[in-house]
Amino acid sequence: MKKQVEDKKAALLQASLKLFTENGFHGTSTAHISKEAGVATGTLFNYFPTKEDLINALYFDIKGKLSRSLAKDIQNQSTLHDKFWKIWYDLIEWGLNNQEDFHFVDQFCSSPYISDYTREVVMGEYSFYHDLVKDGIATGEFGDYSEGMVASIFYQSSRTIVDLILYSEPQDKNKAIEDGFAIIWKGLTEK
Amino acid sequence: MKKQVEDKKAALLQASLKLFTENGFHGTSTAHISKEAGVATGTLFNYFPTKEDLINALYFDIKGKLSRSLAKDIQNQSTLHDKFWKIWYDLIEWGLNNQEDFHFVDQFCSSPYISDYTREVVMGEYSFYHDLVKDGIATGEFGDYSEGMVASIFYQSSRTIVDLILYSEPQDKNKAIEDGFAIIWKGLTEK
DNA sequence: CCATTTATTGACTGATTAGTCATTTCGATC
DNA sequence: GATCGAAATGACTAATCAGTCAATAAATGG
Repeated sequence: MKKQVEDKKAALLQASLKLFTENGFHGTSTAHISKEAGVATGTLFNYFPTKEDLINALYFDIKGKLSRSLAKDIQNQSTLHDKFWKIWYDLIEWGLNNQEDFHFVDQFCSSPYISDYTREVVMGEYSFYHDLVKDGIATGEFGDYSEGMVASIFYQSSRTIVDLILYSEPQDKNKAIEDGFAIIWKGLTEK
Repeated sequence: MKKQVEDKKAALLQASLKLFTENGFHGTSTAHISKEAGVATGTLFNYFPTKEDLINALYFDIKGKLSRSLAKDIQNQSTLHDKFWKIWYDLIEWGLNNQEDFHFVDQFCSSPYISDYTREVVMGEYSFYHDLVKDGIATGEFGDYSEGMVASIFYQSSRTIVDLILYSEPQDKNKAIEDGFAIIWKGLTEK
């Protein structure tokens, strides 16, 4: 009866994702999650002993999926420019195609209910990104900006573009992605 | 007895700000707010008929204070570069010196409990900023980037720098502010 | 100092909360 | 089809929730 187990666990995660992003952590009751997932209130606690375990599992799953999707095929890109362009494009496409995941990360990335342990494990999955940033600084391509500066500006700007496309100008999607990258890449690399 | 009134109202707003940013909207009970403010539970509802009125008042006050602080003396700056530099610097200094306000805006800028009316009124206070962006585009200084693109990238990047200084490298504060501006300004203006 | 208004109080309410647990249902194996 | 362990259930609990309101206190004006 493995199949059933996965079904209900996945349904609970999906319901939580929807309700947490809509109403926040405290704004979502476990009863509501159970109902949305189509299971009894007690069943939720068979899979996730506490409400916090649920939000940690979501954070772990979503950030993990994203990191694997970003890391894939990166080594096939020859130049640093192409690698960062691929990450930029994939980040934004992921945000646009997985809006619930995107908004969940936005809302809960600094939530006190995500444990330090979850955060550390997830952080480790992004070392490939930080290594790329370090490379760019070591080769002089990124001037003398600090690693944190480059990593944060690049990542946060990609999220800005997703919001921009979602809420302001969905018609110019590709131009917005390209313009955004042009701005940030120019800023980071031009002397 | 006007004095007393202002005292308690201000105390309630201050307590709400602290608790909302720490524990979220639903994570903060009205009883907890009253206690923190040093008033009875009933008193809270004399000033703010509902919990949502409280968060709307906070949003209105904080964003209003910020807009007035940013708009001040902008016309004394002669070039577009200097105007944007002043806004950049003031935004970041405001974030660093008013961390609770900063995190409140971060957390609740897209909260469903902030009414459309509050949002509209507040938005109107930032027209000076959007006019500056329009100027830069009209004069060709910002290339052919869209207004939304320039306004969002600039504003969000300033917030990124605040986070960076607060959580990564507080020692290099001024370099971080200057480097961040250099990156964004180069990206926006260089052809 | 009285009268009237206005601000403050906290016990109270009905609804809702996260989490429990005794019971029932299910699915596999013989 | 009998047996057994795991999975699912929902009524239940003690705590907490936003908001009310009748009673009290304080301030104001005459």
